Amino acid sequence: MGRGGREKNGQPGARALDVAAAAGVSTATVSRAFNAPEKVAPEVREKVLKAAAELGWMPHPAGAALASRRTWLAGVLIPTLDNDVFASQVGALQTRLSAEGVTVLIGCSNYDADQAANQVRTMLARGVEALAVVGESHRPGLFETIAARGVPYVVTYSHRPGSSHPSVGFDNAAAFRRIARHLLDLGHRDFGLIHQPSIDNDRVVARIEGLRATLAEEGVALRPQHVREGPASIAFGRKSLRSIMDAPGPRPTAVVCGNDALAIGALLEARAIGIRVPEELSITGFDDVAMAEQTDPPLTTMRVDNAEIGQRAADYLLACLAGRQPSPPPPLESRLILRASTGAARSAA
Amino acid sequence: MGRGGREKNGQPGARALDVAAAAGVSTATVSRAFNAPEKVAPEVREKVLKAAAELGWMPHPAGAALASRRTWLAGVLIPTLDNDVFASQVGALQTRLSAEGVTVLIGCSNYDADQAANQVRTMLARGVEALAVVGESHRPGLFETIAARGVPYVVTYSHRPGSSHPSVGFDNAAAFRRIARHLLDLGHRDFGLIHQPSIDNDRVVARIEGLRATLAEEGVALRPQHVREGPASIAFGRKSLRSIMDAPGPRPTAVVCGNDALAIGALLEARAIGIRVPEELSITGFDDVAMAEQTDPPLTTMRVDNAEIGQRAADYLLACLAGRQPSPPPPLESRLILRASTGAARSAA
DNA sequence: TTGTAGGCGTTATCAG
DNA sequence: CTGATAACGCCTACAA
Repeated sequence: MGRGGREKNGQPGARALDVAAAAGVSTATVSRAFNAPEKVAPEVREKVLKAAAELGWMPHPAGAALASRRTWLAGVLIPTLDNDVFASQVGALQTRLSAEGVTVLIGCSNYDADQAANQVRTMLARGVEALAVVGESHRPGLFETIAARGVPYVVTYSHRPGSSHPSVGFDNAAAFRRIARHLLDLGHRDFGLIHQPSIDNDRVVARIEGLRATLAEEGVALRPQHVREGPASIAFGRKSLRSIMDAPGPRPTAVVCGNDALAIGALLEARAIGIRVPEELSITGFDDVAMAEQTDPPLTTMRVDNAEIGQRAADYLLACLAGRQPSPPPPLESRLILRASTGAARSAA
Repeated sequence: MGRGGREKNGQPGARALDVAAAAGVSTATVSRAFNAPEKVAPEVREKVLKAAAELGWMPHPAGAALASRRTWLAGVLIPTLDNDVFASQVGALQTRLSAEGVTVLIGCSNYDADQAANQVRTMLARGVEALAVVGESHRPGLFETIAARGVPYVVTYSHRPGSSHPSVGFDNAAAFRRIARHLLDLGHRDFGLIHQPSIDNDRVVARIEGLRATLAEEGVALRPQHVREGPASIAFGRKSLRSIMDAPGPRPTAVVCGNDALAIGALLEARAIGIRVPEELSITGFDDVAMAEQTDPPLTTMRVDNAEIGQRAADYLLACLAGRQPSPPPPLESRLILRASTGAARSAA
């Protein structure tokens, strides 16, 4: 309510028919002037455009969608906007898609699988013609529902070798194997781990597995008392580091963190309780946020080009929409950014 | 292309008519079962819902929009998603609106007035029924265009007393007057200022004016050599602090920053070049990001409840959509968060 | 409470 | 290159 149709001074109620009348042509020509300019004589097009401008007319998307069976809508499902990682991805995706006339619907799951399913349902109901979804651990049937509608989709952020879904992202397990290898090479044998909630989060699960697997290759295992799972915040990083260092038994010489916020918290707490980094303790993060190179010592972390992910996802979906059957792009590389928060393990213990 | 209509195994092509047939009712009843359940006998509704589920049918939004003249679409225009401040606002707005069945279109201007105008045009063309716009310094005619379409709107984030637009936000000038007063009370008389680009950004302009005005009340002015304008990054904060302290003439004893990133950069640089905070130099930020209480010393800054802004904006727009003529909500308060990065000015110089 | 019928604004087809 | 006309899928008076 509150709006209405062709009321008021007349402006917002113009239809193609009105423009056609004003320009002295048919509605078909009006439509062509906007959607297939090359099929209309230049001077006629001019007239139509002028008439449309004067009447303030633009094609009504509902009418257009109905007749053309195209909505020019795409959707992207992310865990949350409150995170640079996803914000960058969405930004790049949106930029690319809107350049092609596709409007992007953004849905946030708040890291909840049910909300994710609902968001996808809503977007489908809205008529999205393509979908980008972060991660692949979703309610069973989610991807089937999407595919059943004939909507092309792509999984973003993570790229699991062997996954049956087209994906644009990096191998989370490999990224953490890389971190583990780095620390093992420095001589570390006692590890701690502080990570974000792993439920419904395949990225986190993959990372942990990558870490464990690589440590196992050297006969090293994570002691349960050195593992903490909780909110991806600086505060939780602090709290966790303290409790890990207070745990009975030998202290870890390296603590791996699920992201930079946790690592920054750990770094701050280490300083606060007088543990020297990296001499006594190595700490690693993930994401390479702006703050990571400003900490003292600067943080060793992994960098992922999130804008690139968004861009490639958009390109892939655009290709699908164009009727091509693009081969899913290869995984991106995550890069280990070596800084001063990691160093050789203290010899012996 | 790539989709098509009622092809395939039949699923995605179901229409209201098919559901009606399957349920043994008319399309009118199918429509009512979805949009006005109370007007349909419970058992009939059941039948319809079951038939719809079996056919995988949902009302096609284009058809619905066309017939009902309602799109259930709202838009929000923000400078960028790469910023917690706006991400929080949008998140809250979206949560609130989608609870009422309204889908939110998000447009980013990238701090560019032309892009902003384009985004608004696009959203209007898409049929948004309400609009939230960050800030009020936009291309002339932008708000008129919106109003001419009969679309209710609200300006968010900033609330300028005397503005002709309904707005949900806080008084940016007042917020910086508060900061200025705080520092003046501590005895400071020599100020520096590091701020983000002010072009097309009324929030920043208002803050600077608030600062200047309050300083002027005490006969204090900002020296040009102590003012820096540039990207809102930690790096620019560092660079700026150094060059301000290197400038000829008396050094400022307090540096006001346009946001926390700049302030954190300034803090880090001060430490790096051996200037003690707050003994020799006071530094203030804006936003109260998570990192602000973790710096050494913790940062004095201003806090704004961005989620609250998003929520109130949504409520206001919802009220407009419901046909009520809500009075624009009162401004929110920004809160000075006193921490250890500000202290008494060194006596004398 | 339910069915009938007309129209929402545009695009696509097919002549001309 | 342009015009007439039939969809597109749904909602909503209005009538029953």
